[in-house]
Amino acid sequence: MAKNASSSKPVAVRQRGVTMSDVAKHAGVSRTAVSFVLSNRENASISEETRARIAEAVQALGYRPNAGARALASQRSDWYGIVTEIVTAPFAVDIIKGAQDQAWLDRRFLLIAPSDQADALGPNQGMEDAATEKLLEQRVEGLLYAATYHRGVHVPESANEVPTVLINCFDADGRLPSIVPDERAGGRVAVERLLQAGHRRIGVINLDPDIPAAVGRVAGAREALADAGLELDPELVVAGYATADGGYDAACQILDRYPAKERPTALFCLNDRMAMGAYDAIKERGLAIPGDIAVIGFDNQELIAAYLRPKLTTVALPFEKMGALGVQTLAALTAGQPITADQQLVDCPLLERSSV
Amino acid sequence: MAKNASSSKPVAVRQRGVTMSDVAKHAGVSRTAVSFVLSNRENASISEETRARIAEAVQALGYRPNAGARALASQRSDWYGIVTEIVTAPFAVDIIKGAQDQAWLDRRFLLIAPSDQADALGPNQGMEDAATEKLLEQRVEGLLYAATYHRGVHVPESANEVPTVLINCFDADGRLPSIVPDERAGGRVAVERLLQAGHRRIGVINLDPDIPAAVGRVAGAREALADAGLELDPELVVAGYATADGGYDAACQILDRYPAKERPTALFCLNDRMAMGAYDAIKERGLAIPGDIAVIGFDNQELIAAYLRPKLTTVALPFEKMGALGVQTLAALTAGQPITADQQLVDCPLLERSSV
DNA sequence: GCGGGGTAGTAACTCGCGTTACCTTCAGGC
DNA sequence: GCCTGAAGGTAACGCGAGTTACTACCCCGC
Repeated sequence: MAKNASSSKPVAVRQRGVTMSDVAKHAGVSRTAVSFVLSNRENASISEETRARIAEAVQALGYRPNAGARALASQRSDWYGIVTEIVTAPFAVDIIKGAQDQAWLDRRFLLIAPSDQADALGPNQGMEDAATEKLLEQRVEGLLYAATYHRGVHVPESANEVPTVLINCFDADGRLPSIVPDERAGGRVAVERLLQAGHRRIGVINLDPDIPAAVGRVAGAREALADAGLELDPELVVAGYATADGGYDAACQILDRYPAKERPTALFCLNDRMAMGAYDAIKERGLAIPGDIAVIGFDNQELIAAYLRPKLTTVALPFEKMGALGVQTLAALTAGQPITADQQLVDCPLLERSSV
Repeated sequence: MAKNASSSKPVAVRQRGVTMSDVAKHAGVSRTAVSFVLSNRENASISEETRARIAEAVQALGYRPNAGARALASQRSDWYGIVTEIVTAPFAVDIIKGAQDQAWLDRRFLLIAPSDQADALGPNQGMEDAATEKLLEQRVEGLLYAATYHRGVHVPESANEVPTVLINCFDADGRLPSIVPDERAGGRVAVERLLQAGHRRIGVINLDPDIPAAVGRVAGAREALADAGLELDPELVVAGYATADGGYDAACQILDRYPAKERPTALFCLNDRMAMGAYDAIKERGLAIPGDIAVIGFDNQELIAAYLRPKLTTVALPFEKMGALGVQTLAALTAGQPITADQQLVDCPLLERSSV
């Protein structure tokens, strides 16, 4: 509207809008020359002197390229999109951080589109579809889908139009490359640590046994025990809600079931929140951590693990690395490289603190 | 490159790229007509029948507008940018959530640019400047700066080119509108709650006394006491590191300094992490919460406050609302409305749980 | 039968930039 | 004296839309 103000005041010409043409005029060359210099085309023949003049003009005028126009003309956008419920439920926010950092390194922009967790990545995906659509309107060159917790998801149809990578979740139909934590190895490393500390009788505070995290972690625990010639006593595996209260209840059950001599000397809690509750149960009974009962967690939720007293030894979910890997994988895909693996497992490192 | 494949295979015409012209052709009208219909111009005269034909063509072809082209032509982008260290240090991630949600409601896109906390919003702002510059290249119509904790900041020069709003921080030079929590009212409400529960002798576990959060919250506490005819006993105010350990140490000092009779019956912890440590100190001494000692926190870090046992009564930092308000303020500014207030204070509501 | 005024729609220009094709100048070789 | 080739550029088109100015048609009243 109102290019030359027929309205009232003769406002300053136009605050924004130093274009390449302006730079060209200032430098006394053609716009094409400016374009060549700015996009650093080696094969174009522009004398050093002209280059310098142009650079000086850019400086003088405070020229700033218009990313949209550039994308339009060059038919590429330098943007990836990520649609995620993490913004809503920030448990796994480090995925975004990892992805952002990697994108930034690659000189790319990450458009973050939120999705409600309510219907997120599930069968009825109102917001999902809208978000995906919006991102495609921005002409993103690739899509990431990230979930707060490891699970199977359904991705909107339109995601098929550009390369797509799943982070911390996997495609129920198995079509899309995905990046997930190596839960099994994580469970193994946790129990190995307890075994190494001399514990033979180990209680497990389990999540909902059906979710991928639980399946993997328990399987890993079983493997570690088997390697030591031990078996996982089903009686010592107690499931509970994935909260501090759930952990408290489960820990009480395990601790109170046996006389002191037969009581497990260590608890493997499948997440840190439950470990937080287990701490309470243990302390209430006058037992010391790790003296009487060692505790090991999972997830490495800093706010809990680093602040519990004693600090909680736990297995970290490699969120940040997963985010970065997601962007890298996407970069490979958009560059036309074939997918190396359908599902990439990322290591869950053990973080030693003071509870074992 | 390679528009019509001189390379090898005659690939499908072009996966992406149904344009308005295609739609127009399919509907048997001019591109202009399509544009008019899609942008819903009421004054344009297009018959209902033609409108329907166009809508049908859009459907049939799966047309998706090109946001970049639209922005270029219309000279407006529908984008706001937010540069923030929150991605790096996700303490205040709800600011992003609030801003995202509000932006989404307003049909706008929020470009999130990360900034290292190391030099974030401080005097030497490498990443800051780069992020701001990148956002301006995208032609964002407004900028938000968000900090993880309430403090004064310096904003890059170039931010002056578009409307700018600060969230959870304020401009050291006082030029930019900002949105910050009402720390003072928060401190007041916390102590009022303790007074109402009958406590007269209240210990305060303080942060670094110089930061805005501490100044405000303590001032508010003092006010509440004054209203009740009491004074804040300087001996009962102990500062510590803003961690669980810091809270533990401070709580020990306060609790051990007096014989049981003179001991404070309530602790106001200026953040939840310190409250977490205070819990330990109290429990260690065989005291009950809230029976012997009531505890009230600040910040409402869900992961702590909702999972401590007993659950922590605390004052919430209204991050989400601040984010939303930031976007709203920006919307007002970009719409040309004058700024109503330099600094908007947002209420910190009391969250009753079980520790008082 | 002619002007006026609405209705329905289109041609053409623009936004800022990438890119291809072409043009000029000058030096060197035969 | 003519041709060739490189250096140093420029004109012009296209990307996908928004927007303005203008045309063509029809109905109505006088």
